Amino acid sequence: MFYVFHVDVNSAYLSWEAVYRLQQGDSLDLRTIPAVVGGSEADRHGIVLAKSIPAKKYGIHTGETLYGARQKCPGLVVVPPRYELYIKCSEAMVAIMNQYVPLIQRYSIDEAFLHYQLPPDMMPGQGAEAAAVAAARRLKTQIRQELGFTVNVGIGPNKLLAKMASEFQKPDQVHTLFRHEVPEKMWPLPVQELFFVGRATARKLRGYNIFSIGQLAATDPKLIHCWLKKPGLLIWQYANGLDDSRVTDEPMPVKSIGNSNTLSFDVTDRATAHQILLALCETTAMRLRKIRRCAQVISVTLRSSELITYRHQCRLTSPTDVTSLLWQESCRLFDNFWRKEPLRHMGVHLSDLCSNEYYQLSLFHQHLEKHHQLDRTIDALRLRFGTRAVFRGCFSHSPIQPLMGGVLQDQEAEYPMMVSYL
DNA sequence: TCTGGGGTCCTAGGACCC
DNA sequence: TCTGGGGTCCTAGGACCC
Repeated sequence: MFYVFHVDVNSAYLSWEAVYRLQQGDSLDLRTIPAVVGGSEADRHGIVLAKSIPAKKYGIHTGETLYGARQKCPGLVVVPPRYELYIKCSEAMVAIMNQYVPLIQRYSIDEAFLHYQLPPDMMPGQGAEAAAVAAARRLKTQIRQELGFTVNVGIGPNKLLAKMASEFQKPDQVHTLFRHEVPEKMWPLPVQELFFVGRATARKLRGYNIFSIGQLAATDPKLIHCWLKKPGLLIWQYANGLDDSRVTDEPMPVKSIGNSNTLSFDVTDRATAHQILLALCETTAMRLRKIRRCAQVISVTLRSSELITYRHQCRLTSPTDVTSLLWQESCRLFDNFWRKEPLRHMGVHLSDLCSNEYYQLSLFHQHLEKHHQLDRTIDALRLRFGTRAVFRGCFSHSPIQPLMGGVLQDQEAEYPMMVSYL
């Protein structure tokens, strides 16, 4: 007999930033004023990454532009993100959770599922529920006292209901959503608050006169399937509180990796675009080699200054992890489909990954051997001396960063996604 | 100086094969 | 010479999550 806990850090980036600043001697607590963590507007990354509860009261939401957020709240305080700090905060929280349960599934940097096993002599019922709530309260309090930030803990019989419960009133709360509480606590909620019901699905459901989670739960699943195909069945199950996915700490196999970047200036010429593709291929291929995979499909994504996004992909003649080969392919794709308009964003993604073992053993690719050697050597140098230790000559007198996208670090956190489609 | 970056999964439609 | 049908592979696009 077990329950699932879902732990969710309240306003994660903003809370962590606030705690850090207080520790550094700042007297102002960002959580108590309208404040957001936001990207750099000069670099055209100006969106809200996290908001304080007072900022939320102005109608500011995550993902909107800082420009828009300031319109809603002229005195808004904006602070830049500090990802290394957030990773440390996340690690510290998981260390505390480990004192409570042995099985933890990290779902994102600020969310985790815990498998809470009841003592073998305890039968399901009010005693068991009370025991779970008491444990969750202790966990929540310990995190607050030792780390200085607050979390919500949702308790349920499965991951879905635990996650829904953690979304109830915030901050610093423990909520339950046991099966017998579903009609009272979950069914009256608007349908878009159900996990996996986004804006598009909510709009469609409203078109069918379904406004609440309870209405969705009471609809014939055949009908939902007809309207929304496979995801429809999933959300119908969720609406009924059904989810049999397990809490697991086994990492999910990586299906694809990629890096993309909104550029600080619009790109209008082919040579610059090719150089940016190289900077993106460098990081993406480095990550690919780190997980010992080769890619069989490569795709290039472009976003125009008018914010039109399009993507083209192709299958490689043979799997590879060689930076220069991936770059070559990305340039070929780019030349074939770029519509010649100014570009504000470019990306390179690799998918259909396979093991690199055969490839490494292959002696047929002797002419590739020097590429392998080169990549391996560069990877090792960057690991030892930092990612900026080695870069290609073409970047030396260029405004373009030689490596674009996520920087590899030893402690780089990888968070497996929830198994959404069962 | 107004719109990020990392993913997963599903579906439709075309090409191609038998 | 009046155009079935199943299956696979591939690509583009969309939806969702944090």
